[in-house]
Amino acid sequence: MSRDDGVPKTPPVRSRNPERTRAEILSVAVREFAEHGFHGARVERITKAAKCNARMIYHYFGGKEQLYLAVLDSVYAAIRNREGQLRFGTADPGLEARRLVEFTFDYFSENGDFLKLTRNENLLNGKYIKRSQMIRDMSQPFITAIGELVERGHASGQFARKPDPVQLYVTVVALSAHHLNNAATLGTVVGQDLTDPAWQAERRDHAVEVVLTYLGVETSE
Amino acid sequence: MSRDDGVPKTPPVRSRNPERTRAEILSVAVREFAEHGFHGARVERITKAAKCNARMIYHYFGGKEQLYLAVLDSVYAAIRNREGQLRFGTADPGLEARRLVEFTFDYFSENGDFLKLTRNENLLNGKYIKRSQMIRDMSQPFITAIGELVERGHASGQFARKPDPVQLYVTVVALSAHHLNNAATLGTVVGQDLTDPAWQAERRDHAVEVVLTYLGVETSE
DNA sequence: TAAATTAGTCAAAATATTTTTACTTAATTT
DNA sequence: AAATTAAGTAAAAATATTTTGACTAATTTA
Repeated sequence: MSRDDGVPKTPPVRSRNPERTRAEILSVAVREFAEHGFHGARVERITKAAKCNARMIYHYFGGKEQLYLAVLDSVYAAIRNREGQLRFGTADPGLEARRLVEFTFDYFSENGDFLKLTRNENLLNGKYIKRSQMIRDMSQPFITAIGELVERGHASGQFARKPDPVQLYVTVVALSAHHLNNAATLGTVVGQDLTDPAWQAERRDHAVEVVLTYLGVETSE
Repeated sequence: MSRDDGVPKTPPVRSRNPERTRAEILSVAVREFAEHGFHGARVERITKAAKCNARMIYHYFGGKEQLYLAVLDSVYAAIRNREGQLRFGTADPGLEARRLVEFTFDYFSENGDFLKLTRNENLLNGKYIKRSQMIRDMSQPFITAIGELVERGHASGQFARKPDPVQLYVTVVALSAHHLNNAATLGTVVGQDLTDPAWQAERRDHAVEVVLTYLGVETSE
């Protein structure tokens, strides 16, 4: 048998890669905080999934709180970035209104972590989002764009109503998000599986119809 | 001066009142779980607010989890009870549709803990609500009543559309709840205070208008 | 290439949180 | 009114969770 008294087991050869490690921690943390919320999230689970040591979280981010903050910033940057690509102002207002609903609906549907993170952040009363000036600034343009869309649609006579842009935006988001945010409780209450893709497809049509009907836009039959 | 060496300080005279203590713990726990969620809730804070000892939670409920379960059941029983008082089926369908939106909107607005608790329960993926057969059973009748309302409204020609009752219900709830559930993040994004009563009054009108317009009911101007 | 820096490991300390044990006494029952 | 039961207290044990200290080695820089 081999003897290696005094000699501790060979330390595994580690490749060093700061960017990769940092990015990996952040990406894993998005999932962990989305899935369990701030209080439910476990530092240990993050390190295991990121195949690194707890010490690294303190090394790269400073602690659990700061990591959470970095996570928030990163997901808001992602959605605002995609919204920016919509480039409203050129096409038919009725079509653009439809695109607004469809984009919002699909983004939430495809990027589940975003809603889960905001749901938790609201549980915390916005404790952390309030600290982020960046998020505030990034969001301004989109609301403005919706205001201009309403303006154009109404001026052209295509929209029967001229709602407050913020109310319209909140409605679009509500119709696109509530069934995802509350799939578990609502699903139990109505006795249906709201996570079923078929259910969600039906929901999408419904959301579009509600918004376009409200605006008074002809929904092509 | 009085001497009482060896004698530990006089234990305060306690009145005993099982019902009151149990009820007090439950009521305080509703607030605590609503405010902080399951993981964020602290047994110690509950005992302090209920002016009792941690031991009592184990005595009356069995533990933190069982207490949370009791809290869930109690708030669902409360809302289903109030809904039952709506007694649909007698008045004008257009008016009843309006009453449905207004009731839902107002209930959420006035009973903040309900939405906060469901928000957290959804964060936990419905782990606990799924265990409660009672909640499932209580909810059935209300969905049925909405189905009948749609049926009547459509048959009488008053509703232009005949939407799926579940979709309609989810929409009503979404329009009534989303701005409350997400006041912190949405408020930051749109740069307005969604908790302001004036804002919420505007929201109420908007929600009613969206739903009635969708149904094709004349909204009296 | 020697020195400095930074990525990374391991284990334990510090903290926070829930749960239980052991006990006291008020209320209820026999 | 003695015996029993249940409400209540205090304190500490058990557990869970985050954070830090002390160290090792890979990479970069002078």
